[in-house]
Amino acid sequence: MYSFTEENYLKAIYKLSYEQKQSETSTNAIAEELDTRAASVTDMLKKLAEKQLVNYEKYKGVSLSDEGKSVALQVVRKHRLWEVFLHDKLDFGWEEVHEIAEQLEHIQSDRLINRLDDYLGNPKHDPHGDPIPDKSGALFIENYLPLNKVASGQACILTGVSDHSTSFLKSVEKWGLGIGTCLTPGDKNEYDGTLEVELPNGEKIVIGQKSAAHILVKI
Amino acid sequence: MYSFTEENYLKAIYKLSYEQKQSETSTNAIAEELDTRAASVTDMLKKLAEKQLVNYEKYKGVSLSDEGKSVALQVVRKHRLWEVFLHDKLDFGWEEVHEIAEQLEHIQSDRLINRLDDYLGNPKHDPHGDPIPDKSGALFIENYLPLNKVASGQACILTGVSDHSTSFLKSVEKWGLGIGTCLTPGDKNEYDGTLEVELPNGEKIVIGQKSAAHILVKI
DNA sequence: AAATATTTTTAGATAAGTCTAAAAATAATA
DNA sequence: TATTATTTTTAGACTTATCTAAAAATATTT
Repeated sequence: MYSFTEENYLKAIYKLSYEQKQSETSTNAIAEELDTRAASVTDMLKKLAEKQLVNYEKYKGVSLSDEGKSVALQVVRKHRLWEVFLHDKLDFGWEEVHEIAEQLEHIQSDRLINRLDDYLGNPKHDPHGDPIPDKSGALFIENYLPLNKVASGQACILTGVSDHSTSFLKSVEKWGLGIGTCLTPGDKNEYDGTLEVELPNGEKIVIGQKSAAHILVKI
Repeated sequence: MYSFTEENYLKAIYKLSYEQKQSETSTNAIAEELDTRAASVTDMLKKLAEKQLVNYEKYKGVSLSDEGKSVALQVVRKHRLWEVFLHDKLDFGWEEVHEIAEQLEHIQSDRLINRLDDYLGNPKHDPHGDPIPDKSGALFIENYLPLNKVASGQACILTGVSDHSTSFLKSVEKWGLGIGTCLTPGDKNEYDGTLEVELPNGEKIVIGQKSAAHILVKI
């Protein structure tokens, strides 16, 4: 149906407009996200606009059309379901699944992805805690809080991370944290921004401001 | 490492030289196998020769180099392991698995395929009975007999099929046959070539010459 | 508002893979 | 062996996706 490249562009636009909480996205942002040049992005945006997958006006930024958004959500669905497969069934760590899922997300077969969904028990979240769109592309977005916004002493549950980089995920793992871990933030060092966090076993760890901002929790 | 297209060419050359039991393969045969034009094949053969993946001399046919054969066998390994996954875990019929595996076979990750292999219990054959190369590309080739060569009254076990077309596989299924079914060929109609076959439950079915030639058995 | 900086787009080139039509080589037949 | 038929290769064009360098538009500063 659509090429790998087209799918990657649509996914990137979806991701950026979601992160920036605005539908319009810039050429440069897409180029950076896809590790390519702005000129290449302009070329592709013209093609996507031709196919009515995006709303694009020269120099004015770009946004997904309904069809484009639907395609992007299907790719996200496939990506996250494959991540669950890799993590739950093949025992890959959460820092390893992303890269392989980048390839698997482009496999074309509705029957395959729906059976995989059932086989995995219709999971609602991927190994990083991100929600998985259903067959129709519907996405249930929960409003998680970054740990650095939680009041001291307020116990909460780790529900996800907003940075999927290997280095960050590895350090989260080293601290013994994972989805579902109960956390209680304690003292915050106003000078260097570090935060003390108490774990269920009573152990106390110290994490930096940047990490605290990328650990998502619910109360 | 290698592109989808390169992998498909190498796999096609491997398949043809295996089927024809000779290492040299013709341009036209490859074109037909890949549903493309002879001119395109010539172009690609030059590139593959450049990369030392094939031994190619103008007008003289082509054969795989050691490296080319190794790549082809890894693709075959991936294809067949994914077929087992689709069949055993996701419950796809044996006539459905080939098409999806054609896509999955190009996913690049040694770690993935080796874990998948373990997860599936290191199967020795795919759902059609074809042998699966091991990590190192070694293939244990059993010498199966087509059913039409088996003597009347000689009981045997269905071990594979040498045609993977949907129409053939569907009719095999309709007869109630599958890998492991015990078959006893009976009378052969010399006029129209049909063969009577007795099943374990005593039922007798009649199959055509062409089908009998594509059902592989061991005694 | 004018000058400068940044972002975005155009123009033209490149690489991978494919195609058609025609030429060259090989194989088959009279 | 000469002629015909088939197979294979070349030549040149097309598509998709990319790039660099330069031009145009928009934003930011002074």
